[in-house]
Amino acid sequence: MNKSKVRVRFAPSPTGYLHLGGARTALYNWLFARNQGGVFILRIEDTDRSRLVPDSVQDIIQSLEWLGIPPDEGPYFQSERREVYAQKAHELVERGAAYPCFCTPQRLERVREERRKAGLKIGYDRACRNLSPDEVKAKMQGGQAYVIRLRVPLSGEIGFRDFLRGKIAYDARELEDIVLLKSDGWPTYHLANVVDDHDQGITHIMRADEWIPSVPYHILIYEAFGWEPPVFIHLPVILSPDGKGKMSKRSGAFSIRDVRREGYLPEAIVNYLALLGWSPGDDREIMSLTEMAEAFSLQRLSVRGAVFSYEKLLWMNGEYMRAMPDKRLAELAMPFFKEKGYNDPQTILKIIPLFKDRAKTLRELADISGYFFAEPDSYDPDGVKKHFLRPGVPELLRELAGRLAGIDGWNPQSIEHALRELADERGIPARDLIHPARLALSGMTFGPGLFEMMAALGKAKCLLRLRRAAEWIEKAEGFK
RNA sequence: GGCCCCAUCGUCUAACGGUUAGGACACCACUCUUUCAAGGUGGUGGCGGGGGUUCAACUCCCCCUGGGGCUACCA
Repeated sequence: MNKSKVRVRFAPSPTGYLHLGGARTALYNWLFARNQGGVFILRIEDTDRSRLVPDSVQDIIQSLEWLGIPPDEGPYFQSERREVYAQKAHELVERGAAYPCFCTPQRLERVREERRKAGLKIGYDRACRNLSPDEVKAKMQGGQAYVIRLRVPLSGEIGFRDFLRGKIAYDARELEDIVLLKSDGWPTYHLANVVDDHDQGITHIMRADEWIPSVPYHILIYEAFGWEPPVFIHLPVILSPDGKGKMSKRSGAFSIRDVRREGYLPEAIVNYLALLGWSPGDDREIMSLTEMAEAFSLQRLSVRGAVFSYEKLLWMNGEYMRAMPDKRLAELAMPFFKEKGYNDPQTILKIIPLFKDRAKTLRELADISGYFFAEPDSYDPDGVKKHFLRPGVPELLRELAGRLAGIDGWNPQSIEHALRELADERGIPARDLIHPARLALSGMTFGPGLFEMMAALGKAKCLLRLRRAAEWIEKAEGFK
């Protein structure tokens, strides 16, 4: 038996930006291709012209690129193969596996409604299924619009094997004569998808399990053409963190571009997504794409719907940030600093070591380090109460500034020495000096170690801010 | 409603007839410490229910319940 090379595809429709769910599907296909030495194909299923979102194709391609899982082949566009599908649809008619239907949308809607009320399973009454060749010819010559429908057997069982779930079978009486070719000449998903999977030599279809109910139709199409169906692998859907249910556009930042803007790293996203429905079989969690590709196997895919958790993604993102070299982290964080108006690569690089353990996203990194680029515009109110509004604090801060002004060298050690010396002389714990100083310098009650922070901030700014805070306190309400 | 899929800590998962049911996130302690993180140590917490099969069920089968998906000339 000659084993054909694995060819898998990710086949989104360009109706929106790439979602985390879609990204995971793409990722699994990519991992499987890498693992098998196969080919990962991108196919854009753009047959519904009414739902196209202009820049979504671009977004999908860029997002895959950014995640590090670009296609080996494609993108192929279904819109460029319109005639192929039309021709295939008519071939099915000739083979007796499909038929033209002249019913108007209005009629279909009416019939569907009636039949639903009557408790019938199938919405279409198959009115055109048995038109005589003469009737068909007459209607066509009369220029009547028509669709082409699949001629589904009226009884029997249509089953297939899902790689993860085993046999799935449908009673033909539950199935409808679905539309293959629309009256505007464009194919529906069912036709185009099957034709392309065949023409592009797809060996494994790995996609979300919401497609399971459409597989029996596809089986019928494969059979009608005499084609061998590929292996079906239906992935569980990703559930939204809040109300459960399929993850949707609303209810948070769910597109790749959104999480990118939030300051997540592609390595973390891809790693987290991979673990949402797959496990390597051991206790490893932090894994690179290469490691995951090596460990990937279809057998270890899960069939349970997984709830997406931002908490764990956040943790993982923090892991990747901490493990990243400062220089690279600085580069990646640059846009987030720029966005806040801080365009100072030198300073950014300098403060990365102070903050990388404290931020879980690039955005957070920029958010909590603003006082390195601008004077603190306010002091934390709780901090003020706790550390500022106490007798002697202004004087203490001024004295500290004075001492620091005179020290030799400006480094964490020399700063610490001066501060502790002052505390000793006054007979107070160092923290009674440290906390007010931190608040004076950063406006915050938390942050990096004070001495490292001061060293990075620079002498001039430190002295200025200490004195400024002393003044501020004296004028503050509640200070006596 | 009909059809289909799924069911282990709150969440993601390991287990593939015999384990004190393991790991991770989150949470709680303790530790480190100038704060906040990060780190270290420890802990709380789970097999949805009922029937079978078997010497033995988290593991296999059935039913119930619960969750999810599909039900368009959308994908």
